Amino acid sequence: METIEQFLESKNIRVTAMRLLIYKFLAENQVAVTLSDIENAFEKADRTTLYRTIKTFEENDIVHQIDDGTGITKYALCEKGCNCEIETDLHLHFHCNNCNETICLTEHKIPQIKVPDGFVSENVNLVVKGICDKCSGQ
Amino acid sequence: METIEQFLESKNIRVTAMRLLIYKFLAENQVAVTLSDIENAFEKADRTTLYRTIKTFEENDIVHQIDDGTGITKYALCEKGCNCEIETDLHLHFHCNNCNETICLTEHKIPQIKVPDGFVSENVNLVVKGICDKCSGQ
DNA sequence: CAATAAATGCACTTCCATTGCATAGATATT
DNA sequence: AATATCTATGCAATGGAAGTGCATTTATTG
Repeated sequence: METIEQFLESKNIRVTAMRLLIYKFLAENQVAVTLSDIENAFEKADRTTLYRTIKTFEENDIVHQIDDGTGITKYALCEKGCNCEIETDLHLHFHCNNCNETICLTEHKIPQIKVPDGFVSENVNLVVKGICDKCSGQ
Repeated sequence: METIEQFLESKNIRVTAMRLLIYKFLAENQVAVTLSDIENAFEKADRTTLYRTIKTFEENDIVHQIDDGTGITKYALCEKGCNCEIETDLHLHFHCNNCNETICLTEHKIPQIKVPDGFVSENVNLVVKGICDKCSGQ
């Protein structure tokens, strides 16, 4: 079992205390978080550092962006089954209109999207909005 | 054949010169436009007016928002087959990574998206990115 | 024509994303 | 181990887009 340090290094990301903390924060959160969420969790750290850390994670394919239509970019750790680096990857995300959380449904299979002749599909972003399992169960 | 004036009135939108111009601009553009696009087209008009006009159009269901993942809200006239007011409506939009245009593929049918147990789907936003027919034909 | 209501324009605010530059910290080189 | 070099971090500032309050103009109604 590899440590977080080893994992980051395997992705060509230098290990720093800050990066370890942010990685752990992302790992603890099943939901996609905004930069502000991270900012609130690490009040001592500068916003720019958090921003650039996320960018670094993104460039090295351990984090992906989620655009759930709220207008605020969210981020989540890539999990197995989430092959962001593959262009044809289909991101399925669910945004709960009740609790406002956005979660990745990576394990959920989606039918192939066909586009009209002449169009070349490189990337598909699918956001379903509604009520999540936690909120609907109440 | 009803005029634009009659159409707007049928949607409970008061007819003004500005609104007619903006409506015509949207009708001329097959692609989804940003507020800045409209702003550039009507430099004499105030941005707030354009903003509120679009909001009015939106509230009266003749324009719908498109979130194509560029982070900037885009707008397009609803066409027949685009039933925005129906919650289960599926918006399919195509964003060209080459010419940066976003178009509505309203006539294009999409398979039903199923969500896991416990989740309630109210709205689906699907954005396909790639190369559009115009750009791929070159 | 006067009274009322809606639309427009101006100024301002807020929020998020992003960048430049200086400094602190880590890594490599001698 | 000391120094040079490169990266990460922090601070300050900018820019873009969305949104709001208020005054003024324009349209509608009695």
